Amino acid sequence: MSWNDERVEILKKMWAEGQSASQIAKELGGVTRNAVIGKVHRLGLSNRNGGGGTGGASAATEAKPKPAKAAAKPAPKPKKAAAAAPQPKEEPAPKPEPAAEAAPSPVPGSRIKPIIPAGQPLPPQPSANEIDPKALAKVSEVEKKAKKLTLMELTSRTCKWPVGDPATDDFWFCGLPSQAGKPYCEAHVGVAFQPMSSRRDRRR
DNA sequence: CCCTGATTCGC
DNA sequence: GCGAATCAGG
Repeated sequence: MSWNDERVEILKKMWAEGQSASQIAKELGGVTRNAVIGKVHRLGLSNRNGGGGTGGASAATEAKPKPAKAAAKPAPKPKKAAAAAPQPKEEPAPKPEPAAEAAPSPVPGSRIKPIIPAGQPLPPQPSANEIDPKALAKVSEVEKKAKKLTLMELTSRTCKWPVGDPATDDFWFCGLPSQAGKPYCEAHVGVAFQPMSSRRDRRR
């Protein structure tokens, strides 16, 4: 399989839409995700703009100054200067109310065409700290749509958060998908990882 | 362990 | 130019 003009176009389109390399490879067929990524790089599109951060993975390391070997290059890149939404640090202002919707990211010169795969919209700015109230609420919410798996139904990527009383008949595991190699889903990770709270300074 | 993209390097 | 192998983060 070679890179036809058509295939390249599909690649561009899907990449711009935020599809993952593996998905693109699957769609195209005959190529692996490595091939797709390689082609993407060769084409010069490395980063995707558009704001639709489809969870998953974002660029690992941002600031990556290339070891510019070209000394003389007066020609500036005619790249579009897309001004991303400013992301100031969260202010200390108490705001228990979650943001309603993600702000659209208009791309200048390009029609906005965010293909959002069905699913839950990921909060663009997941608040880092602040656990107890929020996390617990999240957990409660999550538990409502938990799959209620039994112990045997747990797999490698199901949330293994126990819910209920083991002594009761009303006991089950969350079972929601947990992709990131964590034993729990996102919500439960939040509560499972209570940094340090009530812990008496025993020693010292 | 699953996923993601990034980079390298022989072809 | 191509992409598998490898690297690196989540």
